[in-house]
Amino acid sequence: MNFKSKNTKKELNPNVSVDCVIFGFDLNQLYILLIDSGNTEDYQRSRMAVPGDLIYDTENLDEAARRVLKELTGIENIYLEQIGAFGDPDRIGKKESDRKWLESIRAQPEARVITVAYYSLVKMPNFNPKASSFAKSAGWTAISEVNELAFDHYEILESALEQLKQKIKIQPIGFNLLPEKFTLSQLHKLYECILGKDLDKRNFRRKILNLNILTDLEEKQIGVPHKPSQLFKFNEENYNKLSLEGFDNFGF
Amino acid sequence: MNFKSKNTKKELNPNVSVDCVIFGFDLNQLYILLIDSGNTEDYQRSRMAVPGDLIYDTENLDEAARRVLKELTGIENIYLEQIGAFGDPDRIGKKESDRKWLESIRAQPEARVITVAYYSLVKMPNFNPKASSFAKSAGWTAISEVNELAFDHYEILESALEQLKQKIKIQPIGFNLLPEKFTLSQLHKLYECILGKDLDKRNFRRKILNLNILTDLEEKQIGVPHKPSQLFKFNEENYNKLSLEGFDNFGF
DNA sequence: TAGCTGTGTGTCTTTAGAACACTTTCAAAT
DNA sequence: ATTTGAAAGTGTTCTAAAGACACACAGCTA
Repeated sequence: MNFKSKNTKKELNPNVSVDCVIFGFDLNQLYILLIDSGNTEDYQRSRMAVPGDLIYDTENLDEAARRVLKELTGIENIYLEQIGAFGDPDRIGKKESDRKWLESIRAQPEARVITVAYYSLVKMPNFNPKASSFAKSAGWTAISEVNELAFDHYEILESALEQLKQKIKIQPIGFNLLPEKFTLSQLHKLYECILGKDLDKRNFRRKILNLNILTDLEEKQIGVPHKPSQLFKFNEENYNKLSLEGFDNFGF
Repeated sequence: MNFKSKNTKKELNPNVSVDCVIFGFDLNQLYILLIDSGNTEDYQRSRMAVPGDLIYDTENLDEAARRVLKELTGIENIYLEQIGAFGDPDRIGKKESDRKWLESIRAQPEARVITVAYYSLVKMPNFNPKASSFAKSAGWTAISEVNELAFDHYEILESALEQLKQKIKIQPIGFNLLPEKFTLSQLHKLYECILGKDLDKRNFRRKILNLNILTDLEEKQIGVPHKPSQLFKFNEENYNKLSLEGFDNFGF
């Protein structure tokens, strides 16, 4: 049964899933939250996967993504954005290990599944991921160490990173990855990690400060073995004002 | 039957469709190709829709979109880009007229359908749309005259336009909407239509010419009742070179 | 108290955007 | 033949932002 009339009871749609690329930042590098298919006796990187699930026929796509995030991390109200749909006919059946895993968790492991991919940004230290019902473990992996993933998840990760790169140039969504109080150096480092290149310190600071979306907390780091840094927080009010005016940056 | 093992014969997946926002440009304004549900005795704008179809379980999403485009316009190899997935549980069942139409064309009109939306850019004069098997008529409508569409297609159109706006600032995809030979004024007008605002003529010309992606055909318009304009064509080679280097425009 | 480490700061040069008005060429109308 | 209308084509100045670049400071630790 895979059709529904409206208001039918909760039922998984066997043809559509959501997958969430969850980014975190430890003030040093970017991480992504991966789950393990759990076949531990024969460990392979290729069985690490991005969390996801089939959708219910009563929820919309964003809701489905938020549900997956909540089940896995317990956190709600986090930054979430759709990447797009991935629908190769054999996207989930190419590798033997993928097929085995599906057989263990899906009622119809042979069904063709289109997935709608999302990425989200979370404050890493705020929580520890819980393993979900169909994954033996879940944990943070540094982006730089991700080589291969189950299904087409590596491709999804690449799209997520690409979209994040584009987006962060236009909207200061990076704040979702930082603690409430942060230093300019941390923000600077975050931009460098996401964009994958060095940025001039002075130019970066000037540019960010000119946006007027940071509030100086007039408070310093303590206990650091060097000159303590000024702490800032994100100024939502000014940001919203700025967003309304639009901050287009290119051209015409 | 909506599951498949690989290599099953062609079968429509009742839960996933593609919809294509097809843009055209008549050197004066932007158009979009719409089909009519054909219930002509009670004409309403809200039964105009963007062409689309359920996908076959043997094709990927891009292929499905190209199939729809080909069936409707007979044209292949046109510019196509995914917008994203739209999946409100009742996205296709909100309006009475929508439900009626579905009953007439779908085997399972009550099925929940997620759609993957695309937009494409075509050279309008190159073809006249053919009505598809499930639409009584198909034709170009000026964007400015589109008010309401079937299902959630108006929302899809808005997303398509937004994405086109962003994209055209970064990549000169506008050429897909123009004839092989075109004038700078036509290109200028196209940018104004897409971005929805006036652009300074001299600044626009300078900017475009500096990109070095136009070849001056050393040929003029003939028969126009004013100073004839220089004709240009798109220089694919230089464009590809430029793309490789990347033409990021914002910041960091 | 010396050394290490990351913080914080200003100027100059170069590039690109924005604003702005008049002359030219052709066809059509008189 | 002359006039008229319509769009094409063309440069300069001003302003804003990007890019490149180097040294003194504050706090901790050994």
